Amino acid sequence: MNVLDELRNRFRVALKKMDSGAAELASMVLPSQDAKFGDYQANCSMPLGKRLGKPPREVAQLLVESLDVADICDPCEIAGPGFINLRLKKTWLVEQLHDLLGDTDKLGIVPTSNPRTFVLDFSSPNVAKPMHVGHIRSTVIGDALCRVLRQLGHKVISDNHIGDWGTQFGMIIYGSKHFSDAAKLRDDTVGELGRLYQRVNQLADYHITRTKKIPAIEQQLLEHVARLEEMHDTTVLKDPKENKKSEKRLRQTEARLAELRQTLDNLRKKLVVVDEDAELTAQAAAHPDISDKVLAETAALHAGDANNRALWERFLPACLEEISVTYRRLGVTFDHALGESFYHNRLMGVVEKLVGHGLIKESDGAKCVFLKGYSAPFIVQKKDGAFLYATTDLATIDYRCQEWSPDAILYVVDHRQSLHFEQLFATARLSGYADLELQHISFGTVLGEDGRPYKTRSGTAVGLSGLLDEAVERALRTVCDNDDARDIPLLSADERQLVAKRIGIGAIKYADLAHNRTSDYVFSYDKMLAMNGNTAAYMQYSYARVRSIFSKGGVEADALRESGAAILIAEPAERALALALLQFSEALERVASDYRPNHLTSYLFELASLYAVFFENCPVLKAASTEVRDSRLLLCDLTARTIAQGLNLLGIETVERM
RNA sequence: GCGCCCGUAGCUCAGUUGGAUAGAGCAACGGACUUCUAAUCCGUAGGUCGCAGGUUCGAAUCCUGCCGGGCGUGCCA
Repeated sequence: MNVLDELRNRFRVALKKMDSGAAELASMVLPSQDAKFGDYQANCSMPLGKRLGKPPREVAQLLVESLDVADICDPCEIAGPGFINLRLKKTWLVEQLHDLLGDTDKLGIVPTSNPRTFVLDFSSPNVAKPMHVGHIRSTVIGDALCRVLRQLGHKVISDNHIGDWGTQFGMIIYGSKHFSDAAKLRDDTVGELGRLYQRVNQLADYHITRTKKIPAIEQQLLEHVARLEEMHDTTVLKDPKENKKSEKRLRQTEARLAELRQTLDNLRKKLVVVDEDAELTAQAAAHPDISDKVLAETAALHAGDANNRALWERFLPACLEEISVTYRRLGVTFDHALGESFYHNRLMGVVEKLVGHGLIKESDGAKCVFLKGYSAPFIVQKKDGAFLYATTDLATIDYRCQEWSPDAILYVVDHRQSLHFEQLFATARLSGYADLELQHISFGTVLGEDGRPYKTRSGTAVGLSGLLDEAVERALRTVCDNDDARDIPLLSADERQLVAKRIGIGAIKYADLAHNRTSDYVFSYDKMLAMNGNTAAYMQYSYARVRSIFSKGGVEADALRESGAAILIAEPAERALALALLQFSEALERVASDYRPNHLTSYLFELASLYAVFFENCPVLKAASTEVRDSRLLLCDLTARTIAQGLNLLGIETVERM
């Protein structure tokens, strides 16, 4: 039962009676923000009053009179300018909870009346290149949305659009031809390919840093210094407004200058690493044009060179295996992983199709789609004939539509690519996909505690597996400390490992999901692993605490449910908990309606908080009577299952004891 | 220059799409373990929702203009 939907349905009927066009105002029935205003509130009297030209309180009165909710709610109250406050009847609340008890895995989640087919495009790592912190959000948010939409009854096809056809692959091909150890490549392909990528990348970066990056930065530095001097000379303007502006520019230039110096410093340090290593220095000297060669290898692969193609086929499985290790740790799966290479021979067709629609214009030798409202064109073929990711993305839409006929395709990709997606979607619509929902599920950057994008000290991206290691390691320390502090430790060594793993991985996922995806967020082990507040560890602890009541009391939850024991609600804490338990499906609806998993974490945190109040105020095993004890056990059981299922939908596992 | 996003407690963040007195967690202060996991809970204090206008019964939320920040911006992805 979705209470909110039910109430809205009742209001819709009443609203229609009052004004034929007013049915849509039913959406103004919402959960109350404050318990003193009841459980739900209807805010529609004010707009309706305006519509009918009557005072809102009078309209509210009429609405209440024609409203049929007597079976669900206590008599409605009208408050303030015309709010209608609704409080669920205790008997009805209890009835609904009993329905939940029988509904073991769904917990009151009603399948949507409008099932849709979604394609979810998320994670999208590059092969041959280790996954890093930047992949967390896409992977975790995408996976959570996938699970929630499925739970609500939608058909979801997850597709990992892997980068398996780009320059990184050219790097390992080049590496295998020049730096490879045949025995290692045979015995430990994954490890050796990782080493090759790293080496080639390092050498290429060395030359580029030396010949391009550093001179460019030095040039910029000079320009900024010159500009600063010029500014100092001209800041004595009379106009205060102009003065302010130039002061601002001065500050910005100074800040930029400091940043440039820092960058330059880091770049020089990178050079030193190579210069101080004899083997690296020799290799750098032996491969001065390594970047061009890598591009040539990539181009040869694309052109169908038999040798490179064979290497690609030989190496790809190992690369995919490497990636899947991370997915196994994260517990993330995909229905498909059709990478860029899959679309390789469909790209020409994309351009031809666009030409057929009359959308292509040539500009400076490149084939472009010029879109209304955008100054930059959407380029689908470069002047040298090569295709771009715009082309691949269009081919992917074609394929997905042919194969799966989705109602919607969601791309879980960071916000910096929003322009690309706007143009992609606009182009797709012009080329025949007017009814398809195309959504960029964008998200912000993961920042370090300094507020800058989260990087290692040397300025490279933080590796994902190391990140997971550290979270698990920290969790293990806490688990051990706490368990050792007990009179009798609760956990075996194996169990401690398992608990640490679930807490550590859960912490990273939860921290990510609990933030509104559109904003940047600060990555902090201490915060995400905290036992207080809206964290995975707190939720997992809440779950374990509930479960321990069952083990302590020797109660088997399934047997209790089947025993026909009744839920009785007397204490305010019991009522508040009961109401929250009934609202699980509303939380999931909120997640689905704008693709924001943080609505579910908020709900779970609130549920756990209400349970904590219940736990403090309502003894369970030591309740005054068996009836109350059984009733409270049933509430505990529902709480445990709701938390577990909620976390499960976020891709987070629970433990029975911790 | 143009485009998109952001600015909420000392810090990290929510805020159900325009609803009632703006909420959490951390940090600070004060309480609660012979009682189901104290890895916890309860209480106190903390706000010009960047600033100024506007829209209306009602604005953190919508519109305009400023201030401050991030990102993007024709042949990478």
